[in-house]
Amino acid sequence: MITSTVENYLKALFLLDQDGEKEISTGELAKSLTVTPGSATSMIKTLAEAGLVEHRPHYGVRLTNRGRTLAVHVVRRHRIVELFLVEILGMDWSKVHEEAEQLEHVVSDEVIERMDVLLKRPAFDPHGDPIPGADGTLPNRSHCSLSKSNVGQQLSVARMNDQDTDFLQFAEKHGLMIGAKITIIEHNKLADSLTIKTSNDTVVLGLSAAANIEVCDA
Amino acid sequence: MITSTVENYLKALFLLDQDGEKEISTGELAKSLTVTPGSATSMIKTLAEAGLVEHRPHYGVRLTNRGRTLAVHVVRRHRIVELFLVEILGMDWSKVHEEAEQLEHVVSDEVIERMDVLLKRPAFDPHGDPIPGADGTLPNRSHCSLSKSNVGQQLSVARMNDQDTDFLQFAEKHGLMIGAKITIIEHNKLADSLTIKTSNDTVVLGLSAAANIEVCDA
DNA sequence: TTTATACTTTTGACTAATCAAAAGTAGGAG
DNA sequence: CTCCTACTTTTGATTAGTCAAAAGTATAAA
Repeated sequence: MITSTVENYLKALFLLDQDGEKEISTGELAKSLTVTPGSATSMIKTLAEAGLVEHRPHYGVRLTNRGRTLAVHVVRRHRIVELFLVEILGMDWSKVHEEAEQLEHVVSDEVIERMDVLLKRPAFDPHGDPIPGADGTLPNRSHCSLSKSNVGQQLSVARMNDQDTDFLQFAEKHGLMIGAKITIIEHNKLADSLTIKTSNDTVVLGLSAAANIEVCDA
Repeated sequence: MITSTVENYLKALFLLDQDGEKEISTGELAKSLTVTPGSATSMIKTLAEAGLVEHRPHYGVRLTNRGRTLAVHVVRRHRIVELFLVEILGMDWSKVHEEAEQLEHVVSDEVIERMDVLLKRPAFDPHGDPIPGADGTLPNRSHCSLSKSNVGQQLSVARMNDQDTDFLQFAEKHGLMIGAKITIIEHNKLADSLTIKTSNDTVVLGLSAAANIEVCDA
């Protein structure tokens, strides 16, 4: 039985390694789900028995094709729901993540399909994350991290890697929304900070915050 | 903790006795939830400990005010979601019940409020059931059962008491939608049947099916 | 008053998911 | 080669919900 707990484990594994190249450690998985390592181990065993992951004890775990397919569909549901909540219900982009976290486990394929049509088959969610197709394909855009961009570059905000409500509200307040045009004014290596000019503001970000913002050439 | 199981028990109790006048027996509750009587008994004990129902062993169970308030809110979520699925996503009224059955446990108050606004604060769901207000008030319309109406009366379909997909599809096919104008042609007491004229058809219904359709004067 | 019947409650067992804490393992430092 | 550290796995307990079947109770009929 694919319970919502199972879906959450699969989704976490997928998001920790989108390309399915590396093995994820039990601890990493446990931390991302905020459960104890012991809980993760026992669920990993269950998933392995169900053929959804491959487990090399003491080394790590990796999604099988079946597991990956299921995970991608959960992510698709999540992102379509998020965009729907923003576009159709007018909710704040900083709050829809939590809501979608619940809804992703219960909305039927028919509802997702109708939302998808209503939204005109969108490619990206409100945070700039790509929405997988019903067939499991992932559109990919080549982004680069704001923390690795150069001073003077004209950039466009493409994606937020941190879904935290407070972070997103902070970003929005300073004009850092998806699609916003920005310029890097200064990179202070000593202060570990980046000074950025947005349309309505000038912000100073630490590099770790900047690492969560992806940009592309404007 | 108010789990979705708890919500389902409370909702079932509410729907079995909207006015809160009578006690519901364990068996009746168990049947409406398709669980064994033993399961119902043990959940009733849990609910009683939580102050959500009053239980007189061997006689029956009744919602407390707190239990009733919670139940009404679940019903509100259910009905708003149903109407939303029909009106905004264009789903078939015969299928939205199942979907809402899942969603009612996870949609937040904010989402419900936004749906409610988008739907212009509707009073009735797609099956003609009244939608409780956010304050717990229930609009009530005086209907009467089709099975108790008289030959020759000009009637209007007001509400379906059976949410079964097949039944609703059957009803729709013969022009028995909410608001449809109908006339009773014949009541055959021997055959236990009612012959009804709708705008596009003439249907013969057994009295038990007719009992699930509520009507009001046209 | 006794008995039959229909219902309710109790009991014991099971599944899914969790945690805390004990036991075990991999791999590097001495 | 031994030991330390950091991690993973195992073990045992807990909670929520369920069922099947045994035991108990209310009520009406004989």
